[in-house]
Amino acid sequence: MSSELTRILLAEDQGMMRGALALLLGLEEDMEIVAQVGSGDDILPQALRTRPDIALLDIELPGRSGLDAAADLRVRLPECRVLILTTFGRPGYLRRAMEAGASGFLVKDGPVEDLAAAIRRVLAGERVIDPALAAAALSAGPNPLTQRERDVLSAAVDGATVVDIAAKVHLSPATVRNYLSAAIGKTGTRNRMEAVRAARQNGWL
Amino acid sequence: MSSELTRILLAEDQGMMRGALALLLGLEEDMEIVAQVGSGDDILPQALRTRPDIALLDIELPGRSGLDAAADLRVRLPECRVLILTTFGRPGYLRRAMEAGASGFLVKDGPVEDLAAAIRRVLAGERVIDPALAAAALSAGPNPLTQRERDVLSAAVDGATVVDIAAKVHLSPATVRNYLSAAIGKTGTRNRMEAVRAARQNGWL
DNA sequence: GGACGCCCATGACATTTGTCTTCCCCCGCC
DNA sequence: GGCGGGGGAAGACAAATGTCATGGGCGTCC
Repeated sequence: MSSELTRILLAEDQGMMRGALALLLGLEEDMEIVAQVGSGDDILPQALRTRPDIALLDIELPGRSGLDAAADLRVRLPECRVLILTTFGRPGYLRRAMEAGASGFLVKDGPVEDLAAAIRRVLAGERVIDPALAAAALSAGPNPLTQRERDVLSAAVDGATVVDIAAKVHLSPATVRNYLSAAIGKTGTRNRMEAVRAARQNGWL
Repeated sequence: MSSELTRILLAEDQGMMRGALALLLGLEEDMEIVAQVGSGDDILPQALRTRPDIALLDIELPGRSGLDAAADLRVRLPECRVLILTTFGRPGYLRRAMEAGASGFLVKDGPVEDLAAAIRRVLAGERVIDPALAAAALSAGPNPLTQRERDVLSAAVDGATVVDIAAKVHLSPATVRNYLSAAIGKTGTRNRMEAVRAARQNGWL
């Protein structure tokens, strides 16, 4: 009877990965994929429609990010557990995931068997987090960048010049340079490219 | 009897993806995974040991790239077909894959069903290439960057300064700036960050 | 042999970037 | 009212970056 199957929502942008995971989990006796989405914007609507027990969310999605969607679910569908499934084990991601109320955080590097196991553990009320990653997240400390610094740094990816950034963020070029300088200082780097890289690495963007 | 099963080598660095695809293909009646590797350096040795009919290769792998490995296989195991399976449908990648003797080029965006279908078509002697991608590769033209320009640009990723690059490539700082300038000119961009991005985008690195 | 293209290197120059100091305005707080 | 603090802006300055012209060496192709 269907009430015994755990209902799963799967959000993942890469079609092949999504399909493969869906097929895989479909093979498990006690699981059922009730929704597959490839965009972050579809997560909440589909979740509200299909009422899954657990949502498997990638972080980097077109549209709304998986972390934002996790926060949405926390509010609008609190009985639905969230398991973040991501390529990048970035400390800041893990931190934000926990703050958004996720019950687990899994990187795609591990073996597939981990996935079903993690789902079962989350359903049982456990929190699933890679210990090494948790340590890294704690030792890295919280995000040192202010909102504006993040804005400016985000706008600085892929080579925008100071005036470009200024236009994008509606600030004076002089101010932009000040924020960039601050971000460079806080990340302990030597220029904006390194700063962007460091911030990305830590999941601070 | 085992001689009727197509023998497959699977090279993919992301553990979960690799495992999922392996399980999936294992479900097909006529296919058999004879080797799974997560590093580009393992491809050739494993292929020589297990003699697959077809190798499924990701491009961006630790160690030797999938494209390099494809070239290796062409020489050392010519009866083994190569199907490139990649996240990024970059024109330059496709071009290089064809030059390396690949029989097919598949992006991971599509549905999983495409994979088994592509394998069968390749085995049947067809070439499998996404038509839109082929058009893009042709319209983009060949890689305009010289070897040195590529070297310098590659060394310039993630914010290395001119002296850093010079040290890495064993060139004079002044020369490095010349090459960077040339690369910026050829890519039609305004600075090295944009040049790196553009070159990456096109698969010219 | 000459033309061409790539490689490597310099020097000069204009522009952009990164740093620091100072200033104004607004808000919250004692 | 006085006092700080943060956001935004500006100016001045040094350092890094991007451009250009020039020159030499080397290999290939006509």
